[in-house]
Amino acid sequence: MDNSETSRPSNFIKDIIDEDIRNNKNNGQVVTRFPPEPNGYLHIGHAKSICLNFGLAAEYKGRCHLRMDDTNPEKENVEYIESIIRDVKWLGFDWGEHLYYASNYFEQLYQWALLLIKKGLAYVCDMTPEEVAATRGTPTVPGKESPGRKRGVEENLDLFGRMRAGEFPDGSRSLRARIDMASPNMQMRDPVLYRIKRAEHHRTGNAWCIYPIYDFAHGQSDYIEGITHSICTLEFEVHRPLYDWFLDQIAEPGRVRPRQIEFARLSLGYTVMSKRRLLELVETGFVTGWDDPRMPTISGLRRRGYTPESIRDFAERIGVAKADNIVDAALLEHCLREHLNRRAHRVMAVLNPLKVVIENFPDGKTEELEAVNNPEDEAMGKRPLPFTRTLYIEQDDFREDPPSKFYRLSTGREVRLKFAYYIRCTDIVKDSSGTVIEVRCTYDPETRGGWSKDGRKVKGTIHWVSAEHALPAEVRLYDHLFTVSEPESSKNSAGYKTYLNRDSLKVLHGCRVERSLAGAAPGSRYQFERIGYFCADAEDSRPDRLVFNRTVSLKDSWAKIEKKA
RNA sequence: UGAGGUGUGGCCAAGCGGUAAGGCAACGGGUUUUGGUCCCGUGACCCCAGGUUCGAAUCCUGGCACCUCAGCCA
Repeated sequence: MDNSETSRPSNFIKDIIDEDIRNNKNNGQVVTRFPPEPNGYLHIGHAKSICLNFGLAAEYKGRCHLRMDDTNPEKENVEYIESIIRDVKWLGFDWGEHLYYASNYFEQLYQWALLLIKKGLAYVCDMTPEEVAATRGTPTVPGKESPGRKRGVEENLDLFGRMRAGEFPDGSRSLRARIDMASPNMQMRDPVLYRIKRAEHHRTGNAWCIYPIYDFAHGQSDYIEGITHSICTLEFEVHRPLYDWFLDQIAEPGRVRPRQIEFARLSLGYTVMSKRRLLELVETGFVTGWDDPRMPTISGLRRRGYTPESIRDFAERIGVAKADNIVDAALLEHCLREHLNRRAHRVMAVLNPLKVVIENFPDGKTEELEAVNNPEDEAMGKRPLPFTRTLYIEQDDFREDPPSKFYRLSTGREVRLKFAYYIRCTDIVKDSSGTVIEVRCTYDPETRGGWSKDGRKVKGTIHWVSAEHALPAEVRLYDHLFTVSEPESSKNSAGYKTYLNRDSLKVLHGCRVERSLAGAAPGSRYQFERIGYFCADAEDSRPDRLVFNRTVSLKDSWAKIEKKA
């Protein structure tokens, strides 16, 4: 049984829900929702919210809706809707029949607007957006009342009807709530409910030229759907009094009344998380698209090779609280390594090949050896591995002048070729510039499989491929998008773009991978022994033209030792 | 000088008056045909100052710091 996903830690939201259940509020039901605006692709921050909302619903045997918060047609489109649906599904969540759109509620919202007008709680304002802003006041200075505030019900009804009918130009009027222009909470200073906007909506087409604002749509949508716990991020905390104010006007006794609960959004080190900034990276071409493997988007992580399980585990481990936070990117990487360690097929790949000739191995001979597919799981079996006179090893695994503690190959030294033989370096060949281009070795036939009968030990074990059998491959190495952990921090006053990591992508062309990778399916994941976890790129890899993405490297304690020295 | 929030080890985060969980990172050590995995070990008096109490990270008072709000975005 996978314990990591069944025993979840507690958090303040669960405390609230537990309390509600104790009080039999909403008959003990729990209904949540994930309400993205389809104006961009989902990112790891959304994943936190998705896991939270769907997770709570599952845990409390309730349900979770997927709702497109599509009240602003200018910024939204179907491409985004489709990507959201794909990403939430990929993460492993199921909303059943409960896919909704705020735009489905436009008529109901309009009726509620009429209700507010009739109650004298909403009015048509004739000011432009600029005028509204200019009269809103400041946190310490009360705003000025709009002239429209004094209008009678009949006139407001007439004007609002004509707004809907398209009699007024965009931005010339708005419907506003009549609350309190002197409220210390800026959100309560007669907030706009409807704006005139002649934009074709991706679902309602041209049926409307007025669209409700977030505050007038969200809580009501929750109410319509019977949401019990409406979970959102901290910046909406100051909107809660308004959320409740609208419900006060429309809620009927006996019906589920949603409660808004706010938690701290996720920030991750060495990246940015706002859709605006991610969009900017896409549009300026710094990345190849929303699914660029360097992006913190769900689609980017997927293409990079992340698994849904590892992302869910991550969401679990970071917890849910109200304190602002920036999570260490190493935690995400840890979750991925932990998941893949147990299930990734091991394979040998040489990223930077160095030719090795085994002088005492017959030319033209091929010997089939046996390799373990995953030492963590015997059931994954073994595979044959061809061994020949000419091999490739990693350039990093040979040093002409080995530093102390370096126990890989060097002149006169012996190492083990994983699953093959002990080899000893006898000589090296250099080119005119003095670079080592070939290593001459002898092998010990008595060490077949990598064991020595005489009990002799070797310090190092390195990976290799047979030159004759290896397949060429392109390998893409990714690094953080930014050079600093907090590109948006006020301390980094130069602006986040200054910290873009120009070396976040490094493409290697002459890589050599073992024969068994022939025909690797796009998207398939492997561990390249001693290097890291890789996946065949879902877009660019072909069975006969392999392209691999490095998802995450293995931990490398040698690199640490070397760095210290 | 308004309102709403938040402050527990490098990063997250439990704790809900009884004497500081856990994870990641870091650093030691052991095992190892991946310098991987795995195993063992190492760190906090809880923003500050008072107060209540036999006893406070948890309660009270007063400070300080940081975040959010002045879109007809969400």
